[in-house]
Formats: sequence, C-alpha cells, structure tokens
Amino acid sequence: MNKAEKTRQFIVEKTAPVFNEKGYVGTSLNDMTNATGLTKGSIYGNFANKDEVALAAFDHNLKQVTTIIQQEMSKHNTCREKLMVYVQVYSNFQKHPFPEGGCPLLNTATEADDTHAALRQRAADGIQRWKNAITTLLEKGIQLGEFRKDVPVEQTALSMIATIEGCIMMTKLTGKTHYQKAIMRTVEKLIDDL
Amino acid sequence: MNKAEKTRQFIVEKTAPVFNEKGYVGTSLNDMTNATGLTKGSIYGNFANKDEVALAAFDHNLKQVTTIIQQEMSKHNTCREKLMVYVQVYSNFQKHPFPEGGCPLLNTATEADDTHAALRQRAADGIQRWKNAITTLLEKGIQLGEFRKDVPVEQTALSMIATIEGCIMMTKLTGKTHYQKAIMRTVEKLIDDL
DNA sequence: TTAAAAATATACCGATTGGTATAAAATAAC
DNA sequence: GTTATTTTATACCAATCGGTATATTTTTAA
Repeated sequence: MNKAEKTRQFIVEKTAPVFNEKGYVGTSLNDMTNATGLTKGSIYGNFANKDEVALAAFDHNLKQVTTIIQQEMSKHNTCREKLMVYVQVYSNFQKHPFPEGGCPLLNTATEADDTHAALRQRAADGIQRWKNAITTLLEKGIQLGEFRKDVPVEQTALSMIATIEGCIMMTKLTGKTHYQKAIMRTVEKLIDDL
Repeated sequence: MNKAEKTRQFIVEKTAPVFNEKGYVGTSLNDMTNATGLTKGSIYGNFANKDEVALAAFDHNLKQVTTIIQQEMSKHNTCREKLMVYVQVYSNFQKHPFPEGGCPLLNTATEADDTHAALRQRAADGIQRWKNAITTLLEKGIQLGEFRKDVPVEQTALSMIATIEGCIMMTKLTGKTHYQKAIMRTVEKLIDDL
C-alpha cells in the first residue's frame, strides 16, 4: 500500500462516520477536512469529487457491519445458531464496533432513494446480498433437516431484514433499548419457529 | 380561515412532499419557492424560518398517513379487523393517498436522529402515538376475548411498527412490490396468531 | 543523490445557502 | 371609501457550498 492508497483509506475511515451520521447532503467538504485534518486539495487529489468519497464511505460502513456478523457466525456451526447471530448482534449492536450513526443501509436507503441514484443502487445491492445470505442459510438448514420443509424462505429472509432495520430506526430515534430487546425477541421467535 | 392562515396552509401542503422526498437539509429555500410559486419574502412573512416550515410539513405528512389508517379502521368493528387495516394499507400503500417520498416517520427519524433535535422529537412522538394506538387495540381485543390473554402487548406493537417501517424502506429502495407483499404477509401472520 | 512524479496546501472561483431590510401591493376594519 | 394593517415582492447580505488552478512539498524511482 503506497502513500496514495494509505491516504485514500485514511480519508474513507475518517469521513465514513460523518457521512453515516449527517447523510450525504448533510456532510460538507468542510466536515470532511475537519474529520481528516487534511485540506480540500489533498482530498481532491485522491478523489474526483464528494460522490466518490461518499460511495467509498458507504462501502466501508457496510463492510464494518458484515465483518461483525461474519465474525460472530464463524463461532457457530448450525444454521439456526448462525441465524441467531443476527438476534445477538442487533439486540445489542451498541456493544459491537458498529458504525457511528447506525445501519448504513437504512441511512443511505432513506436518504438516497429519491435523490441519489448511485448511492441508492449501492444500498439496494447491500439488501440483495443480505437477503441472499439469509436465504442460503435457510435453504441449507432445510436440507440438513434443521428447519421445517415448508418454511417460506424468501418471506422469512425479507421479514427478518425489515424487522431488524425497523428496530434500529426506532431504537436510535427513541433511545429506548428495551424497544430493541422486545423487537429482537420477535425475530428470535421467528427463527425458533423455523 | 383568513388570508394568512390560508397561505400558511398552502405553503405547508406544497412543500411537505418536497421535504419528505429530499429531506430537511436537502430542501432549499429555492425548492420551497419553486414548489409554492411564492417568493422568499412571502414565505418568511408567514414562517419564522426553514425549521418552522419543516416541522409543519412533517406534521402534515404524518397527518396524511394517520387519516388514511383511521378512515380504513372506521369501516371495521373487531379489533383484529382494525389491526389488519395496517396489513391492507401497507401491503399496497401506493394505492392510497400516501405522502410522496414514503413514510415521514421513517424519513425524518433516519435523517434527524443525529442532527436535528426538534424533528427527532416530533418523529419520536409519532412512534409513541402509533405504539399506543396498537397497544390499545391489543388490550381491548384481549379484554373482549378476541385475542389470547398471554399476548405480549408491547412487543407485538413494537414489532408490527418495526416490520412495517423496514418494509417501506426496502420496497422504496428496491422498487420490488413483491418484497412488500411478502413482508406484510408476516405481519398478517403475527395478527392471525394473536 | 538527484530528477521525475505524485501528493498536498494555498488561494481562489462562481453559484447557492438561509435570512433580512425595505418598498409595494393587497387585505381588513371602520 | 378611506385608512391602518398585513401580506408579498424586490433587492440585497454575509457565509458557505462544491470544485479547481497553481504552487509547493513530499515520495518514489533511477
């Protein structure tokens, strides 16, 4: 990793939490220079424009989340246990190295769906991959006899994601962590009933 | 309603969809004059600042949603049927006079939770009232023998809201209405099992 | 060690931001 | 119908927006 690559990485790491908290339009070039300690010229020597930084920052934030999940999943063997990792993590994401500002999928989706095609696509791809990951676990679990054969795979995957995202929104909005626990108990039951 | 009150109402109605689509920081004074056909002077003669318009626009957007729900609920008698109104409406909110830009609670919550205390509080109050409305229906249904006595009231109410909000996010993001139907089928089952 | 290349800082650009003072126009009260 | 009051439009403000040209410094490779 040469100097330029290091600086690119540095800029992404420092600006990612700002983008996640303040959003794309809410984050100014000034915010970016403050977060990095670099000047505009330095940032624009490594990125073409604000868009490029924002996209890289989104990728970085999402990677942070998937890393946590994958790391926790690697500790378990059964499909049910692996699915339960979502419950464990999202029942208490404050205890994990979660991106500042909450779920980048949720934040980016709601800001960009009507306003920023490139970011919207990025978030949509993230949802797609998440759905695929759960679907794969469900199908494997059915195949191995862990889950019932008549489990509605896509519906279950989509509903898990929706409930988790809604949970994050409500928890961050109200600050009530017992909301979080209660909602994640419903996801737990969903997995118990598979 | 005198002239000033009419104009205030007019400004709110015209700017509300813009705020819901573009967000608070994403909506400029220029957007507001374009949406209304009025000038800055005219808008600032009726509102103290952008904040005041944004708060009124949020209230207007939320009112639009609650009106749809209440109107549909009034057509039904049992608590179960009334709860099912959420399934009917959110399985196909595109067919209802829903605010442009999706759910104002979701949009405002994700944008304002880290950045705008007044808007955040407004959204938090909206969630609180929604939770109370569902809770009341659940408790009444238990009392009337419609639902099981051991229904976890708060957990059910919170989970319904979370799943619905996540559903809206994913549907608006991906444009896939079969995601919407699938997720709302899970909410339907939740109510069936009460 | 030196020369070429790359990365960074400075200073600036026009456009737009939210907001305001003031004058003109429209409404309301008498 | 006249006057007082409110509402609206015009013109302007300083500050900030995203972005760039250029000079300087720092890496990199020979």
